[in-house]
Amino acid sequence: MENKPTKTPRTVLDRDAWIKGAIAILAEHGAERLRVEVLAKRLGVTKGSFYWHFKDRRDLLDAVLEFWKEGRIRDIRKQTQAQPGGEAAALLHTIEVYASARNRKGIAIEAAVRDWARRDPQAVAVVEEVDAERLACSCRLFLACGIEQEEAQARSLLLYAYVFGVSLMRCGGFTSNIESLKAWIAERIAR
Amino acid sequence: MENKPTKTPRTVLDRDAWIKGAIAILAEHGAERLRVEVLAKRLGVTKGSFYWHFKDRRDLLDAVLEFWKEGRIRDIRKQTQAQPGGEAAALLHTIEVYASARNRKGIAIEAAVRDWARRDPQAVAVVEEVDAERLACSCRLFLACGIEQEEAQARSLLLYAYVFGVSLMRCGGFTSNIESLKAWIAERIAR
DNA sequence: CACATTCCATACCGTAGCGTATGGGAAAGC
DNA sequence: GCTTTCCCATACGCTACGGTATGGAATGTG
Repeated sequence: MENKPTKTPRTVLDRDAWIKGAIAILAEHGAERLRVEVLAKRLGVTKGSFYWHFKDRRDLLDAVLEFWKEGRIRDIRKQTQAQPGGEAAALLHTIEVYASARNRKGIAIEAAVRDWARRDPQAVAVVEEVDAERLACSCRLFLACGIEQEEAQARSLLLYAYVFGVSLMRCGGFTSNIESLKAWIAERIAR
Repeated sequence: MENKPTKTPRTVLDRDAWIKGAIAILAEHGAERLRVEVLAKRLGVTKGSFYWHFKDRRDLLDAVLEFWKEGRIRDIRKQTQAQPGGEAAALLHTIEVYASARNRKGIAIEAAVRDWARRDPQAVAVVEEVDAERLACSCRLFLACGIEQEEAQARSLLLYAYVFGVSLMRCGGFTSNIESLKAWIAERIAR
């Protein structure tokens, strides 16, 4: 008479599963509302599990930052590697990728981490590292395009400030041809 | 023997005092951590007072959004009004004001509201209104400089995306001459 | 089979915070 | 002086959440 047809085979998680779940919540609700018990419930376990894998909530947050940092540095290096002669195209491609609305999840995480960095020193440090790497990568491309040092730095800063800024703006009702505006801007930054 | 030398004369607040206090906390800790009891303690009263002036926490949040919106719209109209012929200077001035690090408090509030808008529909609506007004104001300036419609729109978008983006970035270790980079960028956007 | 290890559930405590109910003091109106 | 109105204090219940203590089931190991 026992009726245990599909007895859930006891969920077993590792540290990485917790971190990835945490990043999902981070993207949706921000670091402030990344709570241990809520995350546990979403993963189908209780917090008894959590405190086996992590010392405390802070331990998870640090792991999330580290995970994000390494992913972003890997990604920017991949996006900005160019064939000789293809540097200008790589720049446009980078702008396109980072400012694109189809990168929704990534943008949400990015925004959450940057907001997080407004109060958390650890997050500040990570954001600084990522920003430095990104600026260096695109600066390299500008230099390869024959642009001199200082202008290359300025364009790099403009590039990232723009892509992050545009992801914050709500310019829905501004114009109908938003895409052609963005194309004009990309040209203005890259060339 | 009674020792009540400077008996505090019973603090009395109005709605505006609560809103301004709320905005201070908003700038420091974000909307998420804007709590009724914490705010009350900072204002030297208890929440018994709060619930006399406001229906609930949401009522306060809406009032904060409304207050912020009106202030921002007044400000952008003031910043972008120019003498005939002085439109280009007004543009540079606008960039300077909004991207300047000495506008710390305002930038913090701006960032907090934009982060807030990632989850709250009311905040989204307010940010959209403010952004629309700002884009319209600077677009007007570009048009007055003799730039055609579509390019004026694109430059306006670039302008605000840049100033908001740069306020998010941590480019401390990027270069020593950050100010000259920003000057180059301002020129690139405005001319 | 006996035992240790791994991973998670349960129960519990302490704190922060929202909202309400109620009372009380001060100032204004009569 | 008495009452009304305004504004705030106090006390309470409730929920969410962080962290700990402890037990228990599953799996590996001899």
